[in-house]
Amino acid sequence: MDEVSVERVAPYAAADAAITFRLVGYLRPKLEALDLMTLYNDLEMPLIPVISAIERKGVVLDTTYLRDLSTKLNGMLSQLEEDIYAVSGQGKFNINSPKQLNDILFDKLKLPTEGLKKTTHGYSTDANVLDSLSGQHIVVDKILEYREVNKLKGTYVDTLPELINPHTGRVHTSYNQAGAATGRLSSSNPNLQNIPIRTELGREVRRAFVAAEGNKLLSVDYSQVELRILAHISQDKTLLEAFSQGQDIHAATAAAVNGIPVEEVTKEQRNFAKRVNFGLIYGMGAFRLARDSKLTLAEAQAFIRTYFERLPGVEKYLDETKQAARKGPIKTLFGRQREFAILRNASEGSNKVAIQGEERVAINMPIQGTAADIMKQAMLNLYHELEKSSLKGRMILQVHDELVLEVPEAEVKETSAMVVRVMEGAYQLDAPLRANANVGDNWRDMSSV
DNA sequence: CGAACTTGCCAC
DNA sequence: AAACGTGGCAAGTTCG
Ligand SMILES: Nc1nc2c(ncn2[C@H]2C[C@H](O)[C@@H](COP(=O)(O)OP(=O)(O)OP(=O)(O)O)O2)c(=O)[nH]1
Ligand SMILES: [Mn+2]
Ligand SMILES: [Mn+2]
Repeated sequence: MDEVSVERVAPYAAADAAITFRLVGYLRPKLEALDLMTLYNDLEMPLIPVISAIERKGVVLDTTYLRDLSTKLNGMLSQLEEDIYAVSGQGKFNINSPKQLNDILFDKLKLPTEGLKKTTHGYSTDANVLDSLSGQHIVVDKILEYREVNKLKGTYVDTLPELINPHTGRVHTSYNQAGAATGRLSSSNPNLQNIPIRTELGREVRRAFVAAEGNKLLSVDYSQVELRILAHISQDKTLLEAFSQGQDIHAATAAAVNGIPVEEVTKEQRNFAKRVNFGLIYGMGAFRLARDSKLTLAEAQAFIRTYFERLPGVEKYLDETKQAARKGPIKTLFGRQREFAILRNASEGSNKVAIQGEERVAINMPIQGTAADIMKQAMLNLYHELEKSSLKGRMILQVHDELVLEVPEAEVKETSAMVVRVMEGAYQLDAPLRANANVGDNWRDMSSV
């Protein structure tokens, strides 16, 4: 675009606007009919300049650090490749090719394929399958490690520095405000909503996101956000009571899964318990739970039974939502809505798999969507509070229920208090919103404010 | 040859 | 192949 003269671009740009404008006559009556004008006028429209400001501000990367990290990963990859070829004893092959990997693992090395997950062509070699084959052959663990390192290097370490804008010296993501079906934002070019955090090596990538000179990164993240929204919407007595007592449900689930006291739950265990909590709520089965955890199938079945026995209000809400989705659109607390065509048209002969699949989509939408609504409201409120104050800190990233700001060192305390207050006050829930603030020189090494 | 699809995996 | 959901990206393979 910047290679074409203004004279030639002008008519194109004008047509862009003029033709889009014609959509108003078609779309506005629809918004009015669906009662969406308030959401549109008071939230989505005013949020546009907020998102635009975040994109234009961008974030600083420690490129020196990333270069060193790349070198380190290169060394690891060379060693892993060498090891993989040696122990598989079949000479060189492309480890990244599922086809060739299938051939090596299941044909040449004769690893057991009984009950193994299949893909369109051969047997799956995803991390879960390889985990189950770990111990059968030493190459399996090597491949898993190779996958992790190769992913980090290819997707983040070598790619992010290329996307630094030479004019600003910062990386500028692009947020899609109207892409996700639930109302969430998404991020691309690069996606800054999926920066690694789970593994030690992955956190090395996060370390490369730094504050500009004289500043700190301030990260504020909602506590157990979708669980609180679920408690509010379902009015489940147990869940509401738990939150009123300040309980940590993720930690409690971690304790139950591992059969340990809540005080002994590690970060990793709590993190895994998140997936259990949201997985079960949104329809995970015993097979998957058993496979992902260390539980047997019978234990997983019992766990799920007990889980919902303790949360009868949640179970009732989930059932009611599945039924409601057959009669009309499902809505978030802000009125955002989504239709479920398969459920609307469900009849005797309908595809059961498709119906159950869409039921899971339907029960997720109002919860995830409400979380997205709330975060959008918080971003809008915070933007204006920051503007009208004399504080210089500004938002630089949104990661669904987390805001990252770049803040002058001297203003961290005051800004943090403001962000927490605005985020917690964005919407009144019966399980009140809570947000945790952390600060640091980079996005990895942070401590509680 | 590039587009479209597949497989796998990172985050919330 | 599984009864968590929402995304985006890289590499390989197949399609046209
Ligand atoms: N369905 C589903 N939703 C998830 C998953 N992971 C995260 N989410 C959604 C629900 C969470 O409330 C929300 C924000 O993710 P967080 O990692 O911040 O977790 P959460 O806020 O629940 O706990 P926290 O107190 O921040 O550690 O994103 C998942 O594995 N499955
Ligand atoms: Mn959170
Ligand atoms: Mn979060």
